Amino acid sequence: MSDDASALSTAQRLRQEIENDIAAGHLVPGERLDEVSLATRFHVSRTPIREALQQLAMAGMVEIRPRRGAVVASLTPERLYEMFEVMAELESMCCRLAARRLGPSDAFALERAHRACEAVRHDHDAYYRANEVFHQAIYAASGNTFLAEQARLLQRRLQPYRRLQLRVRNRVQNSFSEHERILAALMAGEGEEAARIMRPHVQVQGERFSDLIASLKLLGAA
Amino acid sequence: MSDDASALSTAQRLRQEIENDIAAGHLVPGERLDEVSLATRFHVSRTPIREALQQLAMAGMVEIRPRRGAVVASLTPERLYEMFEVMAELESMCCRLAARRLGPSDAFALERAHRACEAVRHDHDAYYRANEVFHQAIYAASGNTFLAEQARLLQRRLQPYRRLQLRVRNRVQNSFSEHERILAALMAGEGEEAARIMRPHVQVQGERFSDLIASLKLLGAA
DNA sequence: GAACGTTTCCTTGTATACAAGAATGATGAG
DNA sequence: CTCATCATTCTTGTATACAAGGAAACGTTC
Repeated sequence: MSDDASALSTAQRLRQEIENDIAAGHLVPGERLDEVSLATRFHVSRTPIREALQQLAMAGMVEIRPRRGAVVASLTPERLYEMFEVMAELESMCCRLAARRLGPSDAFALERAHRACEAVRHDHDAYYRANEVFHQAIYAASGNTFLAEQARLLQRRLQPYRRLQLRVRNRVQNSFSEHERILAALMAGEGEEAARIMRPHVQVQGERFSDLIASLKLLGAA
Repeated sequence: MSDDASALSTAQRLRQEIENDIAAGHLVPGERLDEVSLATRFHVSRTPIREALQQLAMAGMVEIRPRRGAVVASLTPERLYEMFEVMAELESMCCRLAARRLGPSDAFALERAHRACEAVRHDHDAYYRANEVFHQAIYAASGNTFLAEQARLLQRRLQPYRRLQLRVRNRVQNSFSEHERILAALMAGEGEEAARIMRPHVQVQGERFSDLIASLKLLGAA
C-alpha cells in the first residue's frame, strides 16, 4: 500500500533533518532560520530549503513571517496546555482501541517496551527515549494507523517540552508505575480503565504545569 | 499574540486556493496536479506553486511522488474509516470541554447555527454548509483553540467524503435531530451525554460506511 | 544626548535556465 | 499481432539571477 517509504524527496529529507534539530533542542524556540545558512550547511540551494520550511510551517514547528524569515515556533503556556490536553485525549483513545484490538505481536511489543523502560529507570535521558517507544507501541496497538500517525506527530511536536517534564523529582518513578497499570489494564482488555490512567499520565496539569512553565522561562523562550 | 492573520505569503494563498478546489470536489482524488498548469492558472511561476504543494502534502491533501509529480490524495476505505473514527473522538472531546466551559457568546453562536440548520433542512447543499458551521461552533466552544484548529483541519480533509454522506435518505433529518439533542445536552452542562451522542453522529459505521464506499466507487477514486 | 529620517546593506520572494529522470511513442523482432 | 527496446519528449528538481521589502547603521536635527 503506502510502504515505499524509501522514496523521499530532498525537501522531505531536509525537513526531517531540521525537525530533528528542533525536537532535540538544538534549535530553540524563537531562533531564526536563515535560508542561506541552512542551504550552505546542507550543501543545497535555497530552493529545497524553502520547501522544507514550508512543510515545517504546516507541521507547526516553524513560523513563517512573510518577508521576515522563518523562526522556530515558540508556544505560549496556554497553547502548550491545550496541546497537552489534546495529546492526553489521543493517547486515551489509543488505549481504548488497543484494549479491544490487541493482537499477539502488539502485546509482545508493549511488554518489550515496558521492560526496556524498567531497565533504564535510573537514567533520565535513556528513560526519556524508552518512554517514547512505549507510547508509540500503544499508538500502533490501537490498530488505527491514522490515529497513530497523528499521535506520533503531536508527540514529536511536544518533544522539546516533554523532555523538561521528566526532570521533575520522582517523575520517572511515577511515570513507570503508571505505565505498569496501563499495561495491565490493556492486557486485561480494560480499555476504559487504561484510558482513565493514561489521561493524567500525559496531561500536564497543576503543579506539573507550573514546573514546566518555570523551566520554559529558564530557556528564554518567548 | 498570533493575530496578524492578514499577512499571508503567496504560497499560503495558493495553498488555500488549491485546498478549496480539493474540498469542493473540483479536483478529485487521484487527479494529477501539473505544476505548469497551476502556475499559468494562477499567473505565477512554478516556484511558489511547488511550495504550496509541499504544504498540501504535509496537510495530507496531496501526495507527492518524487520525480513523478503531485496528485490529490485518495483515501482507501480503511483509512477513511480511521479518519472518521478520530474525527468522532475529537468532536466528542469538544463536546465534553464545551459543556464545562460554555460561555454566553458560545451558547449564542451555537443556537444561532442550530436555527440556521433548521431553516435549510430541506435543501441538502445548504444544510451541508450550515451543518459545517454548527460543528465549528462546537469546536470554538471547547475553549481549546488548538483542538478547534485540529478539528477544523480534519473536517476540511474529510469534506469531500462527508458531502457524499448526506445524500443518503433521511440522513439530513436524523442529523438535525441529533444536533438538537447535542445542543440540549451542552446547554444543560451534560458534557458526557453530548459526547456520547456526538460520537455516532460523526462516525460513519455499518450501513452508512458501506453507502459511503459505494458512492466513492462511483466517483472512480482509486 | 536622544530621537527621527535617510541611506545602505542584507534577506526574502519570484522567475527562469538548465539538468536529469519518467512517460510516451515508434520501431523492430518474435 | 504482441511484446520488448530504444529514442524522443515532457515534467520535475535544483541552482542562480534579479527584484523588492526590511533591518540596521549612519548622519542630522532638536
